Amino acid sequence: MSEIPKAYEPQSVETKWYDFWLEHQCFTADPARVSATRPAYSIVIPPPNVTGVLTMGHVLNNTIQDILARKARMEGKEVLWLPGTDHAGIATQNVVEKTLKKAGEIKHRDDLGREALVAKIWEWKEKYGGIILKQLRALGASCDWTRTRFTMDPEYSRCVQKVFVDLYKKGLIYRGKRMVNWCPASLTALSDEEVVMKEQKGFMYHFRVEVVELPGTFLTIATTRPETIPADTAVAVNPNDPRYQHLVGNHVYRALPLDVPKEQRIIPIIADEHVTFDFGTGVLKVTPAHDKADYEIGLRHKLPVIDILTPDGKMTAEAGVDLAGLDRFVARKKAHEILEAAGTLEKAEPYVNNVGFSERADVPIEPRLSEQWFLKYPSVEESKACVAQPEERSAGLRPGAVGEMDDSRRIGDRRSEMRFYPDRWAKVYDHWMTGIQDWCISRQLWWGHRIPVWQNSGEMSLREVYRHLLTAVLEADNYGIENQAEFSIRVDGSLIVTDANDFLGKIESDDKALDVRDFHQVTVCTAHENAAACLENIGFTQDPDVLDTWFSSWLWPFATMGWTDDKATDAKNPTLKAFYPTTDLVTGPDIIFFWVARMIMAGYEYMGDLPFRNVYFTGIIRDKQGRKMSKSLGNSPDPLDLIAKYGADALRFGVMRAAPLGQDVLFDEQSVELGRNFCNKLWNACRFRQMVGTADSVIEGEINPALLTSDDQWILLRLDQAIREVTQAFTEYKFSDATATLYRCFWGEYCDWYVEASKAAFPNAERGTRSAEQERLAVNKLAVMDFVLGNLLRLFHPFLPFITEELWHGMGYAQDLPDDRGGKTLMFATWPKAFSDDEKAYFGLDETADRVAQAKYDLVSLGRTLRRELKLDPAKKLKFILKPAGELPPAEVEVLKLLLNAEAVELVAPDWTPAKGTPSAGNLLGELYLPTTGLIDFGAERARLTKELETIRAEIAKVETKLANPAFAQKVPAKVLEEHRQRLVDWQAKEKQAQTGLENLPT
RNA sequence: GCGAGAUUAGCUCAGUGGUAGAGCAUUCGCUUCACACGCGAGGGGUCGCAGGUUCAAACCCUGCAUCUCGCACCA
Repeated sequence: MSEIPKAYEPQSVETKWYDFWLEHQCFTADPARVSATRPAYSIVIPPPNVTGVLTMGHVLNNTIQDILARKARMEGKEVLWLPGTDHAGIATQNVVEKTLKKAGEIKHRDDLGREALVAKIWEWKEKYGGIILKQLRALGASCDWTRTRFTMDPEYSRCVQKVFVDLYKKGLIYRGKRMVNWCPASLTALSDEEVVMKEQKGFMYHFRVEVVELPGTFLTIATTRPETIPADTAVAVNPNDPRYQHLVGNHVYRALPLDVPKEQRIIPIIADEHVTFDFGTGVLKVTPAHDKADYEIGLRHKLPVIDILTPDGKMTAEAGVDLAGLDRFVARKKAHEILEAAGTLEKAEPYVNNVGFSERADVPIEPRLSEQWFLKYPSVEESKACVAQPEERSAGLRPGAVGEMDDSRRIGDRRSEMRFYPDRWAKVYDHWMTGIQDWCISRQLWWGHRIPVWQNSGEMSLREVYRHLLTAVLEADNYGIENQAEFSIRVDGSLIVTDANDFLGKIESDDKALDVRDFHQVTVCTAHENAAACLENIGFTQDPDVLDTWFSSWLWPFATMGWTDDKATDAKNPTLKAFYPTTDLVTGPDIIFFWVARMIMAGYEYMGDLPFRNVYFTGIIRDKQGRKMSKSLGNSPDPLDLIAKYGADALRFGVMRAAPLGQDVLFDEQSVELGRNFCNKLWNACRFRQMVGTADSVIEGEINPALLTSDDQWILLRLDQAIREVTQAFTEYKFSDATATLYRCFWGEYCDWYVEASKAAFPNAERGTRSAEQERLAVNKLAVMDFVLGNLLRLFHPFLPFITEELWHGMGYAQDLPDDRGGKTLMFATWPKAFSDDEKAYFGLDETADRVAQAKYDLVSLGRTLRRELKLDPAKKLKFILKPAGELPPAEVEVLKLLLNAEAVELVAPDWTPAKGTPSAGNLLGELYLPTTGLIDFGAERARLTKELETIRAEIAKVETKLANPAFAQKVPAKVLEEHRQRLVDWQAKEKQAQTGLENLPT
């Protein structure tokens, strides 16, 4: 730090050190370095959407991960922070399709066709897909970029296929015609988790239908969706409803469509428990094709299903001429008009109900009957049991700290091994796992992992299919026939072949069943490349659907580490061996079901072990009014702008300070400004150290305990306390607590008191030269400063990686350290340790030292207040008189003088009494007087002291009342009783001080 | 409807039985030789409401109110 700018300038420093770290491969994890003395620490990044750009949410999430990773490195762990992106099926395909449409290249994706569109998306991905990962570097993220993964990498895709085939073989994946959530905008099915309920204002329409068997008798039906009337196939009432019981078994004329003759619109009145008496009219129209509950009713009563909606949400011809071709919402209005015109509408009253929306496309979903692939979740029991519930934790049943390994861990062991922070999310997780529903995993998209299932239509016998496949597989040199997960074959849905061995056996046994053909549909599920090609050649067709993106992300913790599902290979995989299970996962609670829960299940199913030990759930970043950040509100600042303006460290520190565990973060640019100010303060504190360092003073000299002043002892104790607090905060993932401690220790203690007090020990123009003794004290003080600053820089490093690295080198602290212990980079310097008892004894650090310094600073504050209240000229150096309560070394008096900005502090004997009217203040260190001359305004000081006296007396009264209570003295623990007595004494002393001070004021 | 969380200074939050705290904001003063991205001194709180337990409650218990978030959902 030869040229030291007055203010810290982050820009050049940040790029310099990031490049340095990359160049020296500081982020690269090497499993070979893992040992008993160098444990592994790993995090996998929640893969951001490949179309994404950095948001404040990413800043929060990734800063936390970086802090954890950097802290772990300083603790001597081998750290893997594994980055990557996911392919985000719907989002990415949408982005590219839109771009192409905008450019006029296509009107519809069919114009390009599947292969060409997918090629375009890949092109787009190569060009823009890495943006967010680049942006993370600006933030300082210490990811191992050499291991960057993408969910559609070839190796990763293989993992997805293998898992699919395995689950298919196990019968957990099945295809079925079900009611699914259909997104009419994206034209695909969605899982339940991708549907959010939103309150919608609409109408409740009451309309009449006539009972066929009893002309003139009408039923009134209430519905919010009159446009679906043409799809009604029954009218249902509760079997116990006395109003309608007698009508069950009769029929009604369906109200729509009107262009169909009445006789063709007859539907039955059925009785079903699902119908509630008191909702609506107690009569329910049953639309099996367009409502989940109605579909169930339809199944129970074997009702026909009439589908009147196209995939994109338009009415079909079956809805009648009036509605056909209309959008579903237009059709609703139209249906209303038709009913009204026909005179069958009784009323339409405003009504608010909850409607399912596609989370991504933000349009109402349609329940739709379609063929989809479903997964019955594996390893549910273990997954449910492994997460510690809050009550277990408070009962002390859980093992301890972060990342702590427990060798007794066993699969199926009922002891929970994973902890959520905050733990209340464990309840949410448990609840979801309890009522878990099968997962709809197919998506009608082109971008993604295509479902590895092929079908024929029966032109070929099973035996022929076998022969072709066998040849294809034997030709493959890379995958042997013994690889059991490669095949699963079903005929008309029944599992015929479970794996390749089975397949061989069947062929050899000359099974007659193998010659079936014609109407038999052969379904082959395989992850084998050659087999896939072979199937294409012999006329099989691959399922057109792709898999839900989460079906690939749920494998993230091990698929990114080179997992193959070949037990022998995986057992030899050094990365998996060293880094799986990962230590921490940092993510948002909004994807607890989408991702976290599913990763846990995949972890147990495929690794036989949980995927991570601790899950930290961040809050949501909001603006300062508490609104979610959104593009449309324009309240979402660009993190890169903030970094350019304030520096990455400032952004990190500001965000971490504002982000308490488990709470949403109300973000305000002011907090980044505060971060910048903090960095600047740190910068200047180090500058000060450099400026007071004399030519002959060494950097980081030995501290001589004999030369420590009370200030030195005090700051060493404060540092010790800070180290304890920060370290503790880490074990609880309380990062905002850690920043608060660091803020207090560095700014409030080191800068405000220690540095200021130290100025008494260093020369300046006015004070002239020092004695040899003073010189020794000053040099020792430099050593203390270096010790404190060196420790603080290390404590700060996970939060402020750039500025601390710059100062670490600039101050020369890296000089004498071994390369792997901070010599090359602060990243690998050791994490500060609190003093042991021996060290405390060696430095003479005890409560007395602490109290003396503290009392000294208190007295300074009292003196400053006195001066201020008397409205004395702030520029004028005043003379103070001090009557010490005990021994007070000259060095201490020098400090008092400096901190009081006094011309002199004159010591007087215990029997000295001030002149009448001398303002005073005091504490256990002694009595401070401020002899005044000239015209002084004592009014303010009198008012202040009077008020203070009142407060003091109120406190005394409180304590006295307590102590006077016989029950108190009897029941209270001795320690508390003693505390109260001491408190009374303290308050009484203060009372006396204030009283004297008041009396001393001239009248 | 079920469940969870929140409610403490103007704002954002610490504080799980024993003297109500921090940062920011605010007021006032200061070109004090590291830093005005700074320094110093202040003001500001019946701890959401009502009961209860206790010698003692912001903290434990009960009820209520308001807000937020999950889950479920009746047309």
